[in-house]
Amino acid sequence: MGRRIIINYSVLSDAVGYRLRRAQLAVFQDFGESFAAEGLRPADFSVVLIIKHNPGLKQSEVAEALGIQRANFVAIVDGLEARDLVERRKSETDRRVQALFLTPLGEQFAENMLTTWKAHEDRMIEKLGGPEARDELIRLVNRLAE
Amino acid sequence: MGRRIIINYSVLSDAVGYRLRRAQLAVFQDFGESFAAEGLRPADFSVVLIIKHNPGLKQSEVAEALGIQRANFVAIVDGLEARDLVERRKSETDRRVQALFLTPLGEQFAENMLTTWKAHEDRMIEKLGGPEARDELIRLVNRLAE
DNA sequence: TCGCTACAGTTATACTATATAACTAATTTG
DNA sequence: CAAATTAGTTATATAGTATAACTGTAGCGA
Repeated sequence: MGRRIIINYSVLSDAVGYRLRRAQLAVFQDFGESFAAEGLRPADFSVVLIIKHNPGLKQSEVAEALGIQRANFVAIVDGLEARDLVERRKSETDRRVQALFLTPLGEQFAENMLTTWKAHEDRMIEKLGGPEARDELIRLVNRLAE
Repeated sequence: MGRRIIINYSVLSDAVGYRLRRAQLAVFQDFGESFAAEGLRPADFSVVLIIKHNPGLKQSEVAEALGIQRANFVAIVDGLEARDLVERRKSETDRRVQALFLTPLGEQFAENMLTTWKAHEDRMIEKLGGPEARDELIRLVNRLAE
């Protein structure tokens, strides 16, 4: 049997990076379980959301807004396009540019996606101790991310 | 030139997972820059720290304490052993077990490591707005990580 | 004691995320 | 117009993480 061990975590106990990382993994874990059926990853979620609220943006603009390298963004859009959620439309005025839009199916998908997400987010808020605690957390982590 | 674009981030603006992720990346970025010379990754840091404060733990115990799978932990210890920072000692009473210790060089390294880490952590605390803000953040993220 | 089971560490492997360089096609600029 | 720049793409490399299977060792019950 495993010994009953008490571990001294030293500065890890309240190291910002370490605790932030563990928390983020827990939140993404819950996110992943929430969207397991849809096979939707956090990046996919954010991309659909940005396109829904900013139709017609260029690929590179969406990528940059989310901090995703444009090279890595290609496969993400490929995946969403293959699922008929997102559409690339070549710009008339600049034929290098791919403007991004949700398809009708994508719009519908986004609605359900947001419902699922809301349930996930509500669990996180409950864990935190309510909306005020959530607001306080967001305020604090935003300072870290500049 | 890139158009001047205002992006609607919708619920991403205060989504716990998204903001937590961005903040964690920023913190790890600073950590990485702090330890670029030593080539020390966050995982290495935490392993050295745990061994320093809990000498003689089994590999699997250190791995579990840090949420690292034992299979992936092997390469981490290999690396630290190759740098003569950590020593595997076969247990006398159970020859399957590798007990972990810092070498004398490892002890010395840990001291310098903690000095570097402290500077990094102080930057994070300053960004947050002081030690109280840090404490509040730790309190909140700990709730998310259970 | 023998044989089964469990365990520690390891190896191999795969998948995801991320980063960089180089390429194509189109556009802009000197 | 030629050169430089830009958008998107492809190829590739690395890091992190996850699982299965293997080796050697220990413990346990018949």
